[in-house]
Amino acid sequence: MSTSTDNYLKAIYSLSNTEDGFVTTNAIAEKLQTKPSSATDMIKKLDRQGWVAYTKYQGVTLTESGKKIALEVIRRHRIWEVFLSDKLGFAWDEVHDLAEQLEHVTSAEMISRLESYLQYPQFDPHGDPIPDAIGRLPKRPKSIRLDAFMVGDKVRITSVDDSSSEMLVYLEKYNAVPGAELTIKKCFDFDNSIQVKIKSKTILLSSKIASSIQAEKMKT
Amino acid sequence: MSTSTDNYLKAIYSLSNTEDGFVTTNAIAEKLQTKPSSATDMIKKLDRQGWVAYTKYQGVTLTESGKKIALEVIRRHRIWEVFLSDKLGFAWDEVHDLAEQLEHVTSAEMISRLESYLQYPQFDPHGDPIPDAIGRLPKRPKSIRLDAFMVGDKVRITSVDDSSSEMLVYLEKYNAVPGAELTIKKCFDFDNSIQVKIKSKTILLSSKIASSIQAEKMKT
DNA sequence: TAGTATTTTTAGACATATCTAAATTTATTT
DNA sequence: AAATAAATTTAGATATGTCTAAAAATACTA
Repeated sequence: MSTSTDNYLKAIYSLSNTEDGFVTTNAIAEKLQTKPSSATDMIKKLDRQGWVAYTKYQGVTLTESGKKIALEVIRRHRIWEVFLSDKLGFAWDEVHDLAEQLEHVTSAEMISRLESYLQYPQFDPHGDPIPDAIGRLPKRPKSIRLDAFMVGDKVRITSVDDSSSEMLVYLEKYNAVPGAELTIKKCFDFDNSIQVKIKSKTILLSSKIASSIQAEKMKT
Repeated sequence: MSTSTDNYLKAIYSLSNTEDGFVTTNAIAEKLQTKPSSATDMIKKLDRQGWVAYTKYQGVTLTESGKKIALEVIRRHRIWEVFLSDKLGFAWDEVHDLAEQLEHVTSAEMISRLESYLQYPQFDPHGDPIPDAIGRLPKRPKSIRLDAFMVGDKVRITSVDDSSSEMLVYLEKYNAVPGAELTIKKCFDFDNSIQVKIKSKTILLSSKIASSIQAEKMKT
């Protein structure tokens, strides 16, 4: 189990929400900032080791054991994120990169103790669910992308995509964090941007941002 | 800067207390549980990169920059040890191996915050000094090996060698931890073992153990 | 000091993970 | 359906860090 293996399985897991369940070589390569040829090499290795099922020119799916490993890596990553945020006071745009390194320290015992020390957090600072020791994800209010709501809807943010720390800084400035409540004011069809009201301030969210935020509809 | 580089520089630093200051290839290989030929290869690379000065068949010494790196690794290692012990409740024989992995996460900012969170500890759980952010080691009472004292001396343990967790378990059982006070009762010349009184219990320490404990003489 | 033993280095090989460039397969057009 | 475009794979190379076996240098000893 190498760092590289960890990263590939985690990437494949997070890209698995496709129609057929297959994840393409290019998607993996892009996610991991590497070349498609490198991804192919690695995928073949993961296949031989039983972590993924690979069909040439079609893509990969995680096996049960591969999924288990991916969830362990994600668990470690998110628990470390909570630690860095809650205990060391890092801003939420800073925790991802550090957790990216800490997640490769593989001691189930240490992670369990850390989880207990943090009082069993269920979600990381971006609102992503933390798998428990046997890979179960906590239930979360049914959420959809912010750009899928209708004008007039009152919603509560459940999570935001953590892949761009620049965007996180921007979002925090407007208090667009998990738990925040907002109202959809307008939808602009020409560029899919939306106008929302949050804490009495009205701001414009680009299509890219709106699709990076997940929220639940509030009972009115 | 790889994990391997970290480990070699750390090993060389800890082996540098020789007469001439040179550390031999074999010593490094043994410390890192690898083969002398591997150590030679790596040493040549470290030399090319400017971390050590290498003379064939003689050994290596750390350069100033190499020493700086080594102290950074040691700093990270020991601060993590304190965290694992103080905050996560790991026993002192368990922290070394975990810190061995955590020490390779290289973020000066994170370590500084962790240090602050732990309230600036000066020594790790085994009594070893923690370098500050610019590599300065805290002053420590003048300590010598336990087997160098005389019968009748009252001494206080300052540190114990942390390389064998089995020994640490044994020592903890008899409260032979940093800070503990004891009296040298007898010295057996035939095997260099010593008898000491600690917390009203008299125990026998083998030569190996006695030489793994550092202590300071107490004013009587 | 010559001979033996030990330490250290070299030569050549291997595994991991990556890359570039070229070949192949699949998808899309016209 | 043929031609073109895009995605994917292969072939061959590179860098890192390790190993075994053999050669070279140093240290010990008789």
